Amino acid sequence: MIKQKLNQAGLRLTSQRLRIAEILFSGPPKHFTAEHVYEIIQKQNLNISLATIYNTLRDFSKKRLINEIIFEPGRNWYDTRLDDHHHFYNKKTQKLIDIKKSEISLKEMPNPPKGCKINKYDVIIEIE
Amino acid sequence: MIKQKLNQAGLRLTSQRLRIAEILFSGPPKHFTAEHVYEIIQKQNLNISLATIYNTLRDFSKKRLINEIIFEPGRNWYDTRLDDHHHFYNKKTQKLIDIKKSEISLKEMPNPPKGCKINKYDVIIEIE
DNA sequence: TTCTTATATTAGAATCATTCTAATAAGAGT
DNA sequence: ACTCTTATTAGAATGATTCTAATATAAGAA
Repeated sequence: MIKQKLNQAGLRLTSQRLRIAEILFSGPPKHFTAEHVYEIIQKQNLNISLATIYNTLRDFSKKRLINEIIFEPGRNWYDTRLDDHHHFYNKKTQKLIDIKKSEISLKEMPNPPKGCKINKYDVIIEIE
Repeated sequence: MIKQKLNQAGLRLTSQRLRIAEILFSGPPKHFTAEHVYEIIQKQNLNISLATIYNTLRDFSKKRLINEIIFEPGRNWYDTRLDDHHHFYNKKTQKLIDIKKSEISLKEMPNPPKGCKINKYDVIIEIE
């Protein structure tokens, strides 16, 4: 349940966050930017400022409710899928396509440099 | 030889490009942004405009003399290493560390979607 | 060499996604 | 309800990059 999700993450239940979470977490996994969410909000005749969308996505990402993916310069993408998987990136259409973890045999993680721990990893395969 | 490299890529031999190529291709492999190159140019009391640095790096990248790496939102990084390898990315220090291809067992490439071909792929492991 | 033409360089303006500011509003525990 | 902390907001600021359009230069042809 969405309210629980936000509570567990230590995020206050505001109407804006609930509406945004509703959009993100209902339906299938999604790849999106702040602008995408903003457009959906607009079409629904809801009034949430762009700044709040940016803040909310950043907060959700920090709290690991969504995952940040960087594959395009100058634009922040997010993914509602949190499990281990990878992406094809079509530069022309600017679309991402999920790749199941099982389709890439990345068996071992190399040892990180001393004193460092691994946060996450991304495999981006650029196609055209 | 640098002049040959540019010629083969179909790039005119201008003094700016030669100076930039000199900086990039002399010495060990490097990770850098346009601003980094600009600073080096400044310290050498050379006068090359920032726009030209940006243009040149873009051109070099298109012609595959250097490789574009995207791992940080809002900033374009390049790599003089062209061979197959991967990167640790330390978000705090903003430094990249090379990972030899042999250290990651990414044996098989998944099949790209119909009608698409694989351009390149990047494995970025975020550490802290 | 000199001419010609396509391509490169440049300063400064423009762009665009994102973050910041600081004023107002609202959540949630008391 | 009261209080305190946190969230929202409009609009300005930021910062990397690209664009503009004027000037300069490379390199092949004559």
